[in-house]
Amino acid sequence: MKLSTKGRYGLKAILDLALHSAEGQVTLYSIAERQGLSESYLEQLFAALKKADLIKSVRGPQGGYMLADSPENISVGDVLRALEGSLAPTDCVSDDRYAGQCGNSERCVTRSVWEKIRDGINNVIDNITLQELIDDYYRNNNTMMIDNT
Amino acid sequence: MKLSTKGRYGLKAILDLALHSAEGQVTLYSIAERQGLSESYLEQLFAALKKADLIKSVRGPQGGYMLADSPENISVGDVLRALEGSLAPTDCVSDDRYAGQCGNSERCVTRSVWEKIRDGINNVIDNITLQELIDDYYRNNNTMMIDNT
DNA sequence: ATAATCCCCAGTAAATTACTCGGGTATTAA
DNA sequence: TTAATACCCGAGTAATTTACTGGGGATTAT
Repeated sequence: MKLSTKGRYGLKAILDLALHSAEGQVTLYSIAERQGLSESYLEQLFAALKKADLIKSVRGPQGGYMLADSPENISVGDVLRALEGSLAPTDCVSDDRYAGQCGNSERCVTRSVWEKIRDGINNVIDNITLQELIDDYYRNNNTMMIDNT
Repeated sequence: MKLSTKGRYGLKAILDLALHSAEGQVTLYSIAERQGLSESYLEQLFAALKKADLIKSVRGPQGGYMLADSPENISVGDVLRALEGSLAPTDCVSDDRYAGQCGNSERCVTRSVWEKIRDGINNVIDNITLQELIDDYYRNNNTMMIDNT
């Protein structure tokens, strides 16, 4: 039940993007440098974020990435789901396409447990916006994670 | 962010145990048969449940397992943590010993996100008891999962 | 034209998962 | 006393997933 590096690095990276997007596009290279992440791995993550319409990109020199919407309209849930797929504890309560559904759909006792866990997680992550993380960052003079454990 | 088969099979199995423990011990063999699980794999799961003092065992013929306490005193959280370890989304907010702590302990922006997810999950699973699952089972004429997807 | 930048796909080493297997040891019915 | 039943325990392993790396191509400012 752990998030993968996709979710962890990806949230760090999009927050870094948000923090540096005041003056135009931000390059992957600069995000990778600041956050200590591999640029080529970030490419994969940003491809997923772009596919989910959370970021936009400009190609060519002076190009880079920017948020597709204002930070208060992007939730942590949007980001994590784009990177990790459905944050359900089992496939049988996942809303992903192609996730396995068990033959027992409606009358399974443990299924209701998994549904409650799923809803608990989504309730948390859908109610935190990037703007709130930005505010936290400035308010508490916070940093982001130093190491990538 | 998926539960492993340990958590999924284990919760099924201990619920089966609870449902059949009216008249004394329940053998692993019978649980494995009813739930379509491997007996030797179940041995591993029950070793973990026993180590966490959730079940007791009696050896020899007519032996088997029983709950260590009444079902209303055993939560889904107890079971899942015994089998999966801490249900935290990252090691940095896990309460497991030996889980990696990031150098940045207090001032990390994303860490607060992981803490909220962790607390959301635990709040759900600590407030569902085995007794409630037993009640669900009888009230709705429920079954357990047929297949083990 | 050149170089900076995003884009895309394929491959792969490491880690984790999901088991199986083979031998124990305790208990008890006969 | 013996044999059957069941829990106990640790090692091994195939399959899957994760966490990347690398190579080449498209786009565009200068």
